[in-house]
Amino acid sequence: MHASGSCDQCSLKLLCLPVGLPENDLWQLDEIVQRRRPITKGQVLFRMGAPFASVFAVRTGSLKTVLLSDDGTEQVTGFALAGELLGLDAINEGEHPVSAVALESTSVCEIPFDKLDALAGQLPSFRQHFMRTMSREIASDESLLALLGQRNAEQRLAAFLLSLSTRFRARGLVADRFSLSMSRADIANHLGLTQETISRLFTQFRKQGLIEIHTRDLRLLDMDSLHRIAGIRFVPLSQTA
Amino acid sequence: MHASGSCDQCSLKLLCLPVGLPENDLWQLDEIVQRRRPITKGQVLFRMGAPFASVFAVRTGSLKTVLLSDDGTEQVTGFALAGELLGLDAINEGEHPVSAVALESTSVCEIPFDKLDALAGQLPSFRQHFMRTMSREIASDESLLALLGQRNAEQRLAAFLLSLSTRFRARGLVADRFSLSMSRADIANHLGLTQETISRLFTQFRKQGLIEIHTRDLRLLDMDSLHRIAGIRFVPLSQTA
DNA sequence: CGCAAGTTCTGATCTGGATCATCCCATGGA
DNA sequence: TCCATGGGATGATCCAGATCAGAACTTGCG
Repeated sequence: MHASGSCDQCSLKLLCLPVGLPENDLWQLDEIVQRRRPITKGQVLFRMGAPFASVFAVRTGSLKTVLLSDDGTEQVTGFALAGELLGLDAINEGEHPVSAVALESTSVCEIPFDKLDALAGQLPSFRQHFMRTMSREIASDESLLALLGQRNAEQRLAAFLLSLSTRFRARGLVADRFSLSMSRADIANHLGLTQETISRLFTQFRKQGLIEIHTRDLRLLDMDSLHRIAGIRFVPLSQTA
Repeated sequence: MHASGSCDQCSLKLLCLPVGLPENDLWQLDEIVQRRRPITKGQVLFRMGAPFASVFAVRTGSLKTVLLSDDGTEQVTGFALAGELLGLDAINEGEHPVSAVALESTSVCEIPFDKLDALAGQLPSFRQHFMRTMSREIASDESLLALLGQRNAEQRLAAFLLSLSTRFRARGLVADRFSLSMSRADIANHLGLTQETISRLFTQFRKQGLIEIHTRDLRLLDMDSLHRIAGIRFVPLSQTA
């Protein structure tokens, strides 16, 4: 417990669960948060079907969440960046409906759900923040649904890149230059496309002068055009109201 | 207020918010629920962008939720049947990210969110039920994402029909015979297809002896085959753990 | 009842992105 | 340093479902 750092010292306290807490109640969250040793690329944080007991907050690194169907097809339902919560979809059934896989070296905080719930009972502002977080996840999924239901490949990728950009900015990082921790195949799967299509689109965007990309190092050169292509505002998961 | 019936008498109390409450606390929910006069087909319960103040529970009838993008394209993000909640996606932003439109004559209960939150503070079982409801919504959206991302037209429609079937059964109705309150266009949009494709698939399913359909009166004749076609278990929104 | 407007069905054609097939490149381990 | 391996790029072809165009129902209203 408290292996490294406290919520109070955490650089993510303005994005993560501490947002819901007044400064002088923060210790109560710290009390129940368990810091885990980092997991490496490809390792599974929790597996689909595993019993649910805790939600996780990403401290550093990133993960993908993957839903595996009966017939073996996979859907990457999302990517989790630092400050984001994982496992909110498991509260109802009591088991995880998706697996979470690290995309790079990643460390997480574990928050036992029964403790979290108890805290939600005591502290209205924490409860409200947690509900807002769940609500944001629903709204974000709806927006992704619209992306998959109505947009072509070009629009989907543009929207995805802009969404990542916004999420990085919310983390205090530059919005126009970042590294993709996920493969082309992961992006493709997430957007309901194939890796070939993603590859071709990156090439196309590069030729159009919209981006610069070397393997996974990405630079957005013309965000206005990307916005115009995307057509819709792809509400990013991490956007704070 | 209490214009008609109370939660205690409501036939949906085993599906809806009362699930979270012990019998002797039910009056507290009743106290805050407002029953509204019915709205007719095509009327809007709340409009995208409108300020959020209440969640709604469907008492009778059904609605679709529609996300309208900047460029005018629409995505039907879901359908709400009796006993289901609407507006959970609006808690975070404080305004509705989708519009809710009645598909037939529909009546709803309105639950002011501040009162709901206060009740969640007082009554752990209610709070937990509400969180499970939000969690189910997230898991259900993820499952729909997998449907749009990985499945062909035939599989999507089969999964959709089975999902409706399961939801009707949960309401104590027969699972193999029901009426579609939404148009072919609504179904198509929801599944990321066109109405022509839906129409053709209904014809195909009929010829294959899987269904019987007269306009909107549907009968599922071979649910096993439909399941085989769907390939995945399309977790229905209303499935109670 | 009878007409108009909306909804559903069906056919013909087209096309965006999947699929299949290589090839190339970056990375890391022996 | 070299090779092995997984990721990424690119070309050729194909096809599921979109689009376009009407015809046939169904519904509701004057």
